[in-house]
Amino acid sequence: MINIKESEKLNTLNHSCAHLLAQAVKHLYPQAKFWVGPVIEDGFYYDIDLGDKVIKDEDLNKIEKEMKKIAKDGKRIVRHELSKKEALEMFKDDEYKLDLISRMDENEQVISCYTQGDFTDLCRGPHVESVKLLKHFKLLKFSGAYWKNDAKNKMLQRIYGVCFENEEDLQKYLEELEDRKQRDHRKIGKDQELFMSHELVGSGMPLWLPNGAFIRKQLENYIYEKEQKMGYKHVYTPCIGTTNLYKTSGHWDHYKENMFPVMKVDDEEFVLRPMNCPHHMLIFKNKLHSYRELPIRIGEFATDFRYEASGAVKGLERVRCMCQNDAHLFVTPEQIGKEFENVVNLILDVYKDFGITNYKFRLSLRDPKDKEKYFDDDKMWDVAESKLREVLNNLKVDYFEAIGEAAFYGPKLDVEVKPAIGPEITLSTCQLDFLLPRKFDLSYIDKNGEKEIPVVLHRAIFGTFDRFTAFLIEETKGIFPLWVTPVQVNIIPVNNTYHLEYANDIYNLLKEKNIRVELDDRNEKLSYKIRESQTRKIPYTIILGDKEKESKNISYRIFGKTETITLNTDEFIDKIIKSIINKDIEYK
RNA sequence: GCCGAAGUAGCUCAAUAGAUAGAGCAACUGAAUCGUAAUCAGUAGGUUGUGGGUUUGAUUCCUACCUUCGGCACCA
Repeated sequence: MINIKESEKLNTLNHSCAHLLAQAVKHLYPQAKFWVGPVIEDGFYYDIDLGDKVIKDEDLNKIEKEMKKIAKDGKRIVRHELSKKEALEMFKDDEYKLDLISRMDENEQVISCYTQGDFTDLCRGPHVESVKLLKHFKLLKFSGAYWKNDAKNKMLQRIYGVCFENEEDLQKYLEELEDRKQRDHRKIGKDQELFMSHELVGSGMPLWLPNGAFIRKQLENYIYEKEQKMGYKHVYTPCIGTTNLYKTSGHWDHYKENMFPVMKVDDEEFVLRPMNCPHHMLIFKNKLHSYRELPIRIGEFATDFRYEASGAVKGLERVRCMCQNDAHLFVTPEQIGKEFENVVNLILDVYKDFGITNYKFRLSLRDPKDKEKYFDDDKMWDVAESKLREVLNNLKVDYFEAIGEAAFYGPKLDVEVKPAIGPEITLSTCQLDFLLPRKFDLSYIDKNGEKEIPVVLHRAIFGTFDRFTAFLIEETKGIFPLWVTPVQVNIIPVNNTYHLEYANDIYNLLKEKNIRVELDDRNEKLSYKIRESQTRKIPYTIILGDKEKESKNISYRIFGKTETITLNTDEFIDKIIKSIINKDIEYK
């Protein structure tokens, strides 16, 4: 664990390294103008306007070399302070710095700069005393990045790097990067034949291979059973709807750009559905409901289509055809708290079953200033947001608040996780919605015989099966829990002539107990088959030879371990079945 | 969508300063029957992502598109 003091030290180092990067860039490309160079979770970056120059792979090496050279010269890093007026004068030819200075707080009359040799940059600091202390750094990647994070602005060039106190830490970090590549779900998905894609099918349209499909089916069965126990009613609805359906819901205005284009048939217009809320609203509306029936929980494993930007598509994580673990809960205003709590508890429960511990709860709120995106009803938002906050506080779960992350119709709780490569993604979500019930004119009859508008909770525990599978692959490194994995036991007879019959007996015995077992009866060496059994990450490999045949036992080894355990067959079966029922995370 | 990179056998990769491509693994055939991570030999496998152009000749150069990768933006 890194303590706060050490992490501050590391931040200072990285921030100073960002300045070193800028100085080196300025040496090599004098036309360079600099925007900002902040420290991020992994290292730092700097956003730079290089005019017509475009950074290439080989430039990164050149810049890094120049950085080393400057660092070796060992200039001191000196802080000095200017008045706002002086600063405006000093940077009068630099529109980026002028922009920064002009946006500074009115009260902030003193502006600090840091100078190292021939390079001065506007900065609050702190910095290390000398560039000499910057030794163990590496530039990692570069890309375009919109000025002020706004796609309407011009694109600057961003260079990423990391800096550490010693070489060992740097090497450790680089190894970790390599490690992350190894557990990337796209790599494991290929290696273990979980899913594939084909350009003829289209970008973001994965094909689930038998192994991947098996895992997904396990997830479906698992959550279906849980939802049924909690009183959910599951439905099937079409993957296509009229555009009027989405105009009614309001999704059309917000998301038509990200839907597959309209299909015209006779006089009607259809789209592939991007979400299932409207269908479920209409199912609720199918008959008159009493307050006694509420909450009504409509669930569906629903395939949706979204035309995700080409640059956003990624493995199973961000796709254009996905299957949501969706449900809409129709509740009275008094039931919001309890139902929301049930959903949070279900999420916690599921994550525990899968051994997922690295996640963060995010309370996603509206940006009150953004009247365009968010439905304009301050009172509704205040009620909704404080309701969610209240439940989270009562449950005593850790969460953070994020302004501007809400859906257009309401605030939500999102569960954020970090994939092997790339930025954080949302796995589970639970959204509070006062709006759609109004748009669809939903109602129930309350105690007094009056019509009331229900409140809707949208929720997806796995999010989409696609994305959850992607995350599960990366969390487990492809070593799936016993109850999930497609093949649980692999039987290898030492010798096909003498041991195959006994191996077959054991195979049939396990098969009868619904254990997912394979028998490897190829004419190959034992060590060859064991190797393959290990690379396929099969949890248990049973080896049967003379010893086992005579004693009527089995010998097995557990994935990832080398020792051999000999056991009575019934004991082995009991053990495995128990482990499956318990949903053990590790193989024992 | 934007900035940048890449696409060669099922997989991982090599090669060519422009003269139609090789290896390992996998597959197939045969031999070996071998007790805990790769037995040996042989066979087959490619319109070098797709279309267009330059050229006597293009996998290599140009161009458009498709797909993938690293970021940015987006994410109901």
